[in-house]
Amino acid sequence: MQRIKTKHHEDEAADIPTWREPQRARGRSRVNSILDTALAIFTEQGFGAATMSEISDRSKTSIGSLYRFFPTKESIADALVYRHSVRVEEHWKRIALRARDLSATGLADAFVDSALEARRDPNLAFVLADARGDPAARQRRNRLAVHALIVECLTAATGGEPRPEYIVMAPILLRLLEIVMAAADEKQTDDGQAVSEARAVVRLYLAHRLQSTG
Amino acid sequence: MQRIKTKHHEDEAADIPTWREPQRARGRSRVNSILDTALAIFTEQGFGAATMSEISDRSKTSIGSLYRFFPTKESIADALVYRHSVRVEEHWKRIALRARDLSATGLADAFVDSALEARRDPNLAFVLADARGDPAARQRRNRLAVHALIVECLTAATGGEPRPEYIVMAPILLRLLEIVMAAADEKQTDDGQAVSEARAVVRLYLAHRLQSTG
Amino acid sequence: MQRIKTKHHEDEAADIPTWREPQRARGRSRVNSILDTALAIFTEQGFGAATMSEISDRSKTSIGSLYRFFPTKESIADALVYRHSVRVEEHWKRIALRARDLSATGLADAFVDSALEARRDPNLAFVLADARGDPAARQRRNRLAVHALIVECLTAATGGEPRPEYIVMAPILLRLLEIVMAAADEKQTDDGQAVSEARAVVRLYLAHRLQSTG
Amino acid sequence: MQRIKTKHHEDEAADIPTWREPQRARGRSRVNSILDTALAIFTEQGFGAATMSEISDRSKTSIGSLYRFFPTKESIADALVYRHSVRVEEHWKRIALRARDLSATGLADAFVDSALEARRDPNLAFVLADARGDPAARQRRNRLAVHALIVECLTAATGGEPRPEYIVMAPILLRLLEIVMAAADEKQTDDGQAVSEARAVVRLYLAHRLQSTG
DNA sequence: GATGAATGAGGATTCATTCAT
DNA sequence: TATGAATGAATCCTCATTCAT
Repeated sequence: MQRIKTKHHEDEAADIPTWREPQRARGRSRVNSILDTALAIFTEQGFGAATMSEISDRSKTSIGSLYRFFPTKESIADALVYRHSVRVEEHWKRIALRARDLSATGLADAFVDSALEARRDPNLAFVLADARGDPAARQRRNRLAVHALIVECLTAATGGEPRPEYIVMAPILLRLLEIVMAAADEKQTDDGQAVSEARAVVRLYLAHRLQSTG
Repeated sequence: MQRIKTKHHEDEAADIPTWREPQRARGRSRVNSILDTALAIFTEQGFGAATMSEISDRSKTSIGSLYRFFPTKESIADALVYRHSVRVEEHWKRIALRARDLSATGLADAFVDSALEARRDPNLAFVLADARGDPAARQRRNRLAVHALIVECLTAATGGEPRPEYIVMAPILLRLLEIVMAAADEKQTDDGQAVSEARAVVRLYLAHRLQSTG
Repeated sequence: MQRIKTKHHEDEAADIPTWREPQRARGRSRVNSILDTALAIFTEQGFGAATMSEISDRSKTSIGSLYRFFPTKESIADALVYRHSVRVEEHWKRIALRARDLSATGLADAFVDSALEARRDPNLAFVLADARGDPAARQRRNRLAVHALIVECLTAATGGEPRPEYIVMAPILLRLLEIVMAAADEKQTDDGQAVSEARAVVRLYLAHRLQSTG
Repeated sequence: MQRIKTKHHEDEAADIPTWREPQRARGRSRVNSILDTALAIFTEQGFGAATMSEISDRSKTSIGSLYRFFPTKESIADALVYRHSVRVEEHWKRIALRARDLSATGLADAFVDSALEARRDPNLAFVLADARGDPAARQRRNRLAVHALIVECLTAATGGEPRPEYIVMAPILLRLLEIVMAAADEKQTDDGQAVSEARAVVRLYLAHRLQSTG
């Protein structure tokens, strides 16, 4: 009867049910397949229109078991956000490792390339539009975590000196990379021109900002 | 008995019911207040979670009348997209008029300022995430219309000579301006630094691109 | 504000609203066209599924005017039953006139032929299945009236002597004629054999009964 | 997940959902009690006026369970028609077994007696007047099946020789037996005279037809 | 008198969640 | 622990009827 990952907001009752981490490997993979299915269905139909029974059907989990892992539909959204945030954080940590002493253009390319590589996950904020309540807040917090990691990358690339303007740059950079991903989605239409243009913007921005502050 | 604004897709039956334009002035203002209410509720709760009865309650329209104007929840999304696209188009036409012979920086500022000014409407694409079916397609089409208008602005600003790269620039610029609007939403947190940084990116991009091609 | 055709049951409040007889010729024909339309729609969709607005649309009567003539949907059923009963009664009166001194077979044929001739009206009892409350009762009363007229026919045909068994024969004969009409509906399938067989039954019955009692 | 009794018309998509057969005994009896309740309500109020919630209330089935078994109101009509057709067919098969070498009058009485005995089920065609779509078609098909069984009875009674006229007689006989049942409903009024008269017609018809062809 | 917009009670249906097996 | 039948609140939507114009 262990509940983990309970939320800790200042503004929320602490006992809102969240998902339950399975003990055994089989459970772990079951949970992941549920999350994959749920993400697919949320993406297709939106959070509000998705039904627990379709998630249970398509993930081949009986509705009873589904509810054992995820006591509410919102809890699936929560778990999805959490899983995503973990992946994203790992992703940025990996970049941070490689960022040391990269040139501005090199760093821009590192950012863009890994954005392109990571693109397969749909935009969760978008997909979970109406998972009422917290996912939104949670997403915001995740964003902050990512900002910190971007600051870390910038710091690493410029020789370890953290500069205050990096804090302003981080959200902008993150959004620029979202443009890159959106551009990649249109690749089929314009044969990659959009992506190169987006990449050019990132390069331009970093070149300009890192030089002018260096 | 009059149905207007029926969709015209190549790939869809032409008679999907959309919303009905009211005959009288009273109806017109009623429709607008419904749309405002619906937009608020969609924004708060997401399209899927919003209910027709809450829309009817909060807009003080009887549920029957609501359904007279908007026979389905989707039709409200459609109307919202349409209304938004009209406003956006007017907005860009106004900019295009002022764009003649503006410097790169001047044009950037014109873009940014009117983006900030227009910001009050939430991002419809986001809000209507799961209004199934066409709103998505429709949004895409609207985007194309806006791209054309941006190309027009760029053309006007650079002395009337249309250049092929403007077509690649338009979607990027539009997204950069979305960053500006998102930054403005965070004004309370960072006292406007995000907005200036975003503005700087737009200036940088236009300065770079218009120079290097001129 | 004159209301006519108000019901007079022992078991019902006397002021249930029924239909209103129009004063002018134009109104009269309007009412008839409404009734024709309503009958068609009731036949197609059943009383319960029929809607006042479809009746108003297809009869080209504004919904307001429709309600001026028929204050409830039930009142249309009532009027239909009434109109039908008048027609049926006239029909049987005509037969009664011709019945004098007809042979048993001749009378049978007269019955059958006029049943076939009158067949165009759908079976109201069937069509109005769920016009709650009175139409059913009313239909039963109409049936009794028709029974009386059949008795009259039988009496006339056998020289004016009323016989008690005619009262038993009447409902049977009426139902036999309904078989004739049903058989006629299947004409397309069996090329009229069903009708001749049904006619044979009527002849057989009358021949048997009128002989054996004469 | 198992769907049975799916319709098989030539002119219809084959996967229109009909009712679902329950797995367990408890469900089976539940379904039957739903059908009994529904039949009562349809009879009282007509198909169109009947409501799912009244069916659920009076059969003490929660509305959700009702919908698990019968996903639409029409599906209840379908199931009712099906159950009725099964019963009717069994009924006629039983008669066919007893029909061997019965006299014309004996056969007539066998027909009449079992019609009287089976009378409890209301006339479904009438009750389901406006269950749109197939129940009508289905009823017609059931009728044909019964015709075949009547032909079998006639054949058995006349020594096993099938005669072409039996095919014409069958629908007439079926309708005559419906008269018998209708007459039985009026027993309270006329103390059974109507039934005897109806029986007499059946006897007369069979005596006449079987003799004249034998 | 005619019109059709407005009303809201009421109906069919869905689906998150529970719980007996 | 796993299953899926059962539950009923809540949703979308319709339509008979009224009433302002």
